[in-house]
Amino acid sequence: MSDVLETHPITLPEKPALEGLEEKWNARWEAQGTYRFDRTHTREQVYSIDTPPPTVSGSLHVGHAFSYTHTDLIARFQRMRGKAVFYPMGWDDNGLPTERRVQNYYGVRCDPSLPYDPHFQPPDKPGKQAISVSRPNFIELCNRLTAEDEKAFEGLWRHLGLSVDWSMTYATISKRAQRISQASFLRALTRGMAYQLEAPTLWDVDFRTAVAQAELEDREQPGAYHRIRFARPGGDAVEIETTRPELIPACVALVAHPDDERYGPLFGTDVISPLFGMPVPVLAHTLADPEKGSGMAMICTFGDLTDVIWWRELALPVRAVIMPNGAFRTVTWGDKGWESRDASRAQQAYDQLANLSASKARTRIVEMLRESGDMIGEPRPITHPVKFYEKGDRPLEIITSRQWFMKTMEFRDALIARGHELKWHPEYMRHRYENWVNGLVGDWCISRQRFFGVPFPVWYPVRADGSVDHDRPLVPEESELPIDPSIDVPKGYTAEQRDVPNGFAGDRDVMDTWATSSLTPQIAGGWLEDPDLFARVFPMDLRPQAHDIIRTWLFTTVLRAHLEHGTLPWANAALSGFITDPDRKKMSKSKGNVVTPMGLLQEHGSDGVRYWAASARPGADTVFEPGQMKVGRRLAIKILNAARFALMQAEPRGPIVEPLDRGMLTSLSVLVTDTTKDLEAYDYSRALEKTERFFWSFCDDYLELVKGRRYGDFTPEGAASANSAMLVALSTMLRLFAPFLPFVTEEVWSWWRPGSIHTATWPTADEIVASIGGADAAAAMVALQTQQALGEIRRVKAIDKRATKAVIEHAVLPEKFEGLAPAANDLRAAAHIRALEFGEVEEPKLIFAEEPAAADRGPQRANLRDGAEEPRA
RNA sequence: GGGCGGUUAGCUCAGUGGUAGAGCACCGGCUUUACACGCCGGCUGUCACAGGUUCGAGCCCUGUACCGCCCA
Repeated sequence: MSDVLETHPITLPEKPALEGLEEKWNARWEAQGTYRFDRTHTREQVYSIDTPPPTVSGSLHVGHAFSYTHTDLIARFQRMRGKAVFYPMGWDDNGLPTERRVQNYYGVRCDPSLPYDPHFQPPDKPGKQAISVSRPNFIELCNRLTAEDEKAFEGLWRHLGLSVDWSMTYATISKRAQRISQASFLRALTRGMAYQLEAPTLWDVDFRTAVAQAELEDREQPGAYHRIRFARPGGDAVEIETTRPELIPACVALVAHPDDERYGPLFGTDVISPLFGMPVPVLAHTLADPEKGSGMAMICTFGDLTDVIWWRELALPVRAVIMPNGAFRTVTWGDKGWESRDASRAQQAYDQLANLSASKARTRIVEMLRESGDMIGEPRPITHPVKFYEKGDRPLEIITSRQWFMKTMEFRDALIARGHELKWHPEYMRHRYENWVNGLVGDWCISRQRFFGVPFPVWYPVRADGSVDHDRPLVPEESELPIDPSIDVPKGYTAEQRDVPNGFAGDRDVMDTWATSSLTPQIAGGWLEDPDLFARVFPMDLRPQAHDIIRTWLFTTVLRAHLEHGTLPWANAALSGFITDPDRKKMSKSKGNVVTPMGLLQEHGSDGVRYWAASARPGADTVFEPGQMKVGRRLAIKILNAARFALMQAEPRGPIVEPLDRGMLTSLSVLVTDTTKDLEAYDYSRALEKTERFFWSFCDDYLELVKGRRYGDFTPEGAASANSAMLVALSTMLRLFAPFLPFVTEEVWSWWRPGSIHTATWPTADEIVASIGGADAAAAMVALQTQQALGEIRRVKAIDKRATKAVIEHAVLPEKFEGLAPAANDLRAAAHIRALEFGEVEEPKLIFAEEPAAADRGPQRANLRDGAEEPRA
């Protein structure tokens, strides 16, 4: 900064404009490596950011531009503060959204039983019938399409001005990511943190895959309570109420609260299920709600998550009727586990349900119950929350299957403690996290019966009888990773032994996408492959993300780092809000109210869009408002013009001696201190607001007051003071704006300063104060009073409907403004006042001259304005 | 049902115990030698409601209502 006042060549454009700045500067930043991470720095000198990679499953919307801008503001601030900023971008191309997009885009369907066809080409247009392709072919298509999508995404991010180091870009389906994901899994397996279990699991019958608690959502659905009679040998029937009568064949017990006096005598006795004649016990459990229905509930395997709890805690048998595709399986009544007082009647009834979906089976069984007289009254319609997979269309079922789990329950306390260790911005977001951790009901199911994902790096021995021995998994060495057990062969076996007795079988599942996405700090930081890099960036400084993915992304990432490294993955979490439409509804693809960002960037300029994003308080949901983008664009234009004014005649220069100049710079030094604190606390919107307010007042008041002196109306020393002060102020304000408006600030910086503003040093109060030889509080008072007096005079003029340039022959200002006397010449020049005095008046008393201001201009000024444009005719 | 956030000008929002603010919109004025994509000015309030603490509350406390998000 010390050289700001030295003579640099100044090159001003004819007519400054914002158009084209994005292309111009992106090209130079790329060519000059402006945002390249410098890995020679130590951990203390590094600021590392773990950006959640966006899903490349279609188009971005303006919410992405919003929250990624917030990250970039911090990145740019830290870079200017001298940190080596580690800011890579990734693509989360792994997983179901990509599968769905590929299916629709190419009109294909994955059939894992088919062999690989090396010559397969998808049709130009998807046909009516989906073409079945092998899993390797399907994955090739996934890779092909995501590669195209990623190009488009990168282009958009660059246009927005994200200061990402694009040389470090990663993808969650890449070999690197797979290697890290598999290695982390194997390490967890070795330490007993990962395990597999045949257990009831939440299941989507359309996608035919298990899903985790984090992927659930409740949806209000119409349903009905059916009051059903269970016969009791030698006694009155027992009535239960259920919303899922179709599960009566899967009933394993009835249950009531242990304190429910109505049922006390029944506990321990058997009742007989209607239609199927199956004896089931009546049991007691505190989770049964006496207020609900008759107080007696039916336990099925499995109707809902409470059934799972009852089944586990009451040690009940499994009697499953729903298959992975959602249809009722066939059952032979009378067989073991399917005992019936009347097996042929049970069979006759059940055969009418077999192969039906749950909803069709419900309709059918209600008819049968009506006929048999086991349903009391009519179904009572209700609306109730039903669990869905967040991407699914039909209610989840609970199906027993073999799945891999990651332990979470036993670490709940430790994870809460990690939540306290993490610094949240804003602080209250921690509650979301704690709420989630406290509400966990089971370990994390990480198996997915899907195709485009990271496979489990595991095989199993096949016994002599052809059955698979899941209890003795075969695992590869870490150095062999990544592997695909459907292609690769475990040590000690040959390819011919796949799926044959005494051979081996590969695990067919892939991992939950979060099992890989939760490792982005490790993937980006080069864990296991670049220990030197990893030590310089991990644990990272910042995880920026939106608050809706605290339960998924933030939580799982904290979990993995805790299990693998015994640390937090990052020191800070900065949460962005949502973008809502004008009706305050969350903007999302499924609601169809999304706005895509490219048009906005072109219309308002990237700086304009960034201004809108940066204006939003951290964490606050924000209305999509192009009006704010227009304001940002105007601010950028104002910066161009104000800079042009400051630089168009930047000679002579000299000591900053005028009180107005010294006062302005003293105030500016306070602004720098304040906004630096704000940014350190991740409060970018506050910093922007303060900088903007200062800048606008600088333009409208300070520049107007100083204009005459600067043009040489007084002394050369006065002009030199003004010029030098303007340069210091411009250099400072440009840098304060640089994180927010990277394009316009870089443009202006390039007119007269060397290098990129984005690698320039963040301004300090000290450097500004040094330019005036020490803070000057007295001058700050002079400047403030002068500014206020100018405002008063303007007000009186406006009310009096006088022209701005109307000359005031004689002005009397209230005595409270006497302090401005040292800057009286500046005020007189700006307000066109010939004689100025102070007196006992409430508001300025102005006597106007007859002649227009033009006549008041000295001829000498024109000589000092060489090179400036002629005034308009 | 639980958790969290919000409710301030027509709109979008700031306001961190001491005289209610900004931008936009609206109205009036200014063809000012950086910028008309500009400048100056004006209008605009039951700070959701009810209690309480305090010399003093938009701000702190209690409760209520409504909106939103997250979770059941």
